[in-house]
Amino acid sequence: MTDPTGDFDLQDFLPYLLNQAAEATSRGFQAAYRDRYGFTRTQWRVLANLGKFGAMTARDICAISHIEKTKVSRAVAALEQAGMLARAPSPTDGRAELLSLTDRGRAVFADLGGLALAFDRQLRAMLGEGDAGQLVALLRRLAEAAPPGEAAGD
Amino acid sequence: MTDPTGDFDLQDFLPYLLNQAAEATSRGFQAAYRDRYGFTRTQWRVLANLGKFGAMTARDICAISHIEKTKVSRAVAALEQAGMLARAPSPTDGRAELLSLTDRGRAVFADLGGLALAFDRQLRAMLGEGDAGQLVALLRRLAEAAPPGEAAGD
DNA sequence: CTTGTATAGTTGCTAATGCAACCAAGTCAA
DNA sequence: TTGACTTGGTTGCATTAGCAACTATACAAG
Repeated sequence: MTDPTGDFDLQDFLPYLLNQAAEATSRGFQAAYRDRYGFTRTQWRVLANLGKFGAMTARDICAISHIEKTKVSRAVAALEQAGMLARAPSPTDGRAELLSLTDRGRAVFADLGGLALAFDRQLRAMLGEGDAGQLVALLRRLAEAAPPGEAAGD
Repeated sequence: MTDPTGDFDLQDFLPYLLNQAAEATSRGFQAAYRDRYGFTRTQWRVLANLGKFGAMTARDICAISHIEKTKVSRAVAALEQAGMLARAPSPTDGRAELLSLTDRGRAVFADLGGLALAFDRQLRAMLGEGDAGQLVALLRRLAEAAPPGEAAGD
C-alpha cells in the first residue's frame, strides 16, 4: 500500500490475460484456415456465421458477431472472389444484399467446422468439462457487460 | 449428430469467445492510454513491464510478456522518442541495451497504472471475486498450455 | 413529391502488424 | 586468431485493421 502504482502488475491485468489466452488459442487454430485456404481471421468468421445461420445480410453478420462493417465488407468480397459466397439483392431492401455460401463455401465450412470442433474439444478437455463451462459463462458475461461499442476489433 | 458440421457454432468456439471478451475489455481501457498519451497497446505494455520490473533488455521484455521482437523494438523507439524511456549499453553484452523509464516515463506509468488498477477492480467486481480468481487461473492455464510459439501477436 | 435524415455497404488513407532478411556482437572450438 | 554458428536488435515490405468520408437506397413528415 506504500506506492499505489507499484501495485499494478500487467501480468494480473484481466484485459492482458484475456488477450494472451485469446492469442494463444487463436494462433493454434489459425493454421487451419490460413494454411489450408489462405483465409484471414475475419474471413473464417464470416464463413462460419453464414455456414451456421444460412443466408443473411452483412448487417446481420455484424450484429451477430460484432465484427466491424468494413472488415465484413472486405471479407465478403474476398470470399466471393474465391467462389465461396454469393450475393443476391435483398427482395425487401434495395440497399442490402443477401449473402449465402456456395456449394464450395459449404464444403469449406464443413471442413473447417470439423477441425474447429475437434480443436475446441481438445481445449475443453485440457481444462476439464466443468471448468470449460465456467470459462464460457464468464467470457460471455465479460463480453456483454463491456460491449465493444458498435464493433469489435479483431 | 446428423451432420457433424452443423454442430459447429462459432458462438461456442473458445478462441472466438476469448477474443470477444479480450476485445471488449481491452477496448475499455484503450481509451486511457490512447487518448491520454497516444500509445499503442504494445507501447502501453512495454511501459507497464518496465514500470513494474525496472531496467531490463528488450529481450527480457519479450520473454516476460510474450510480445514479438519487432513490436517491442518499435514500441521502445516510440517511447524513447516521447522521452519516457532511456537506453543504456549493457555492461555485460555489447549487443543488448538496458532499457529503463525516465522520470516522465515513471510518471506516466503511475498515472496509467492507477487507472488500470481501478479498471481491473471494476471488472473483477462485476464478476465477483471468486469467479474472477477462477477466470485468471483458467486463462493462465490456457496461455501456457497453448504457447504462442516464440511470440504473441497482439 | 420533395426534403431531411437514417441505414447498407464500399472505398481511401494512415497506422499497426507479421514475417523474413539483415547487421553486429557474442560463443565455442580448433 | 580464425571461422562457423547463435543471439540481440532493427529494418523493409506486404497485409490487415481502424476510422472517416462517400454512394445509394429507405423512410418519415410536411
